[in-house]
Amino acid sequence: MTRGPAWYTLNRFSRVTSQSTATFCNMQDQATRNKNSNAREGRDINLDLIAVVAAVTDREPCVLTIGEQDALPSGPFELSHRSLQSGLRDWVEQQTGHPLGYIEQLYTFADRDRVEAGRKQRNISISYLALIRQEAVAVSRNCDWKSWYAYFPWEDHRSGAPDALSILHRRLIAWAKGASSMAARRERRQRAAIAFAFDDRPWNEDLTLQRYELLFEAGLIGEAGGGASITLPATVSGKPMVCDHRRILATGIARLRSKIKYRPVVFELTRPSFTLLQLQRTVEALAGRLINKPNFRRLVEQQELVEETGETALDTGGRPAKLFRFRRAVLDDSAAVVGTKLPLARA
Amino acid sequence: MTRGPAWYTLNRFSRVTSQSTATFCNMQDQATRNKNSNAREGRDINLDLIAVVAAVTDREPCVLTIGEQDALPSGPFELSHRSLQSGLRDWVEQQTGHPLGYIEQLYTFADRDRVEAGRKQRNISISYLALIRQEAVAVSRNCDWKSWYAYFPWEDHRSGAPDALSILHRRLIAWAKGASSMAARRERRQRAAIAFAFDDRPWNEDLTLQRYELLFEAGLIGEAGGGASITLPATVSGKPMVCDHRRILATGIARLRSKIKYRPVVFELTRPSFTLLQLQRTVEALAGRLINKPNFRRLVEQQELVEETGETALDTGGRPAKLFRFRRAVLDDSAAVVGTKLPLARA
DNA sequence: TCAAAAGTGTTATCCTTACACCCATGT
DNA sequence: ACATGGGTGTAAGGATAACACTTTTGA
Repeated sequence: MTRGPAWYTLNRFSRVTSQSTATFCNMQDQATRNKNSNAREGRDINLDLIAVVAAVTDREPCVLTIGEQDALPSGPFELSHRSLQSGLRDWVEQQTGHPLGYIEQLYTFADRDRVEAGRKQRNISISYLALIRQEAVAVSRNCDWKSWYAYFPWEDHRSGAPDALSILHRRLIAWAKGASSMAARRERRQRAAIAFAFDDRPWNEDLTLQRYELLFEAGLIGEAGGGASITLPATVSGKPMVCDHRRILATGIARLRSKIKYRPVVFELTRPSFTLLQLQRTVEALAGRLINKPNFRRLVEQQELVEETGETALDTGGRPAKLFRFRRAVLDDSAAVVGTKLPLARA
Repeated sequence: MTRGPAWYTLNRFSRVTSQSTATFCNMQDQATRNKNSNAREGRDINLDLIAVVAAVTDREPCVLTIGEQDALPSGPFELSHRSLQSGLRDWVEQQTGHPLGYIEQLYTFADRDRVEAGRKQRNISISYLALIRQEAVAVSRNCDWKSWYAYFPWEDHRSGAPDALSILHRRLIAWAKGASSMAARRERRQRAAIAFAFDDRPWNEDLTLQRYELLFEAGLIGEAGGGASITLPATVSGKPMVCDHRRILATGIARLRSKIKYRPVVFELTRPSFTLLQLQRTVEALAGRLINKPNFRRLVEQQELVEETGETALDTGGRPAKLFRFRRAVLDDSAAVVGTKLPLARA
């Protein structure tokens, strides 16, 4: 992070103020030509595309990273790109060899001002969430699949509350106590209590981003330039990523965790045919929580999300299981549209 | 639209391919200086900020428009802006005199390539949804508040299904029949049936964007350059807006309609104190649907969203009503966090 | 036979929905 | 008196949560 830029950082400007040593050399190919010419012509707003590419393999939720350090695939938006999405597809495929399937936009943000070669620079990043099917997951050049929970150890509750959580708990309490005013102390304490389920509150897996931001604010996050005041082992505070990539990953995880509850996106991650337990394990991996088997099955079947293929899986380690496939019809179906939540008058 | 640019279009590049006559003259002030210099230096990606500013006045949901034609407030992102959001605030306040309260990002999109003065141009727009309290609504220079339903007459179901809907229904059926293949006909018919509630399906107010896109695809939308094949009166197909602003407005409406169901954002639109019926009318205006009074009250009170002020309103036209205020505490409260929807194992 | 996973029911509880009804004020 | 809106109660139905139990395979 503080060393010279690795190969992948050549394609993008860094987003953290402290790292201003980025240089331009040895660019890869056609796609980067415009970038260089833009820089020469004095363009002062850079537009980056950046992807959280998720998959679930062997019951573990993974994210696609590139380079030796931990970075998300990204690259500048070029005039040669037909659209933002196709630009993103180009970059990810070029950097990792993985063609993307499902894509959705996450968020667009600008970093703080930065001076680059005596000129004010502004970096805008448009982030996306992409999903890749299990069978398409492969390790290719320069890229790697890493478990989400290497970066967020406190997020995996499938085997009960993780050890990291109790340590962070103590640190957060101390941080809350350290606020200057009484009101600020209460407010910190309150926020931490909700996000991290203090005092027998229920754990809410959707609050991944809030938790990351709280930890960052509390100086418990080890990103270079993040101003962490306390150094914790990576098994507690998680592996850092380049720039603010871990924040973007947290955004993607939060989005996916909440989305699986009202849209059938899980099926963008599964094989074409699967057992109900495999499906359940996939959801559990994403949510970081265990699910009640009978109720899960009822939920899936009553919503008519799946249909039997007629075949059975024998390698289950127990009784053979029926195989199912996703009923693609639900995508065009009113079933995909969820309930209203408003107490409407006379239906 | 096809005439020369109005005063407000000077601040931004047009997004529609057919309109390539934008010129630069008579710029307003400091904020536009950078823009000009950028253009001179050959910058080829333009970054615009654009706002859907919503309010509810007198039971009618409104959007803030500027200029003689129907346009949303917008302007280029500048190096002088501290952040994307503050840039947006600057533009809206400058163009309309309204300071913004609640803001959330909607979507970022790029239009198709366009040639501007012999150079390829790309416009990126970052759109936001902003909410303004009822008491802060005022008409100031160059701007106007217009009802949502002037642009989307088919979206207001408070007095039953609007007349526009049955006309559009017939047109959509005809459009579906006009597809080349059997499969395409079925698919069109299916999409229209869900979005527009054919065949006794339930109306879903959240599908505002899908409906607009369907109508656009079917050539029933009268935007200049939109390639509308059929001309319908504005009371049926709604008032057109400049460029793709109506699409952005549809995005904002859809977001707000779905958001009121899981976050207490309505209170960003109400006066500090209100009766429960006033609150209900506000929600009804946004949703375009009538709500059951007793059930609505129960919902609001059991979620502890409000507390009594102790005062009563006498100008209700009937029995005096208790006044309530929003319990700001719920924002920091676990109550603001909604249920899980996953059938978790052993709580 | 046992472990492991596949499946099926059953119950209690909560939430939503749909109504019916009474109360207080101005005209 | 009655119109208008304020405000309360209740009963039916559906979804959810919790848990108990049977079935089928491989080792």
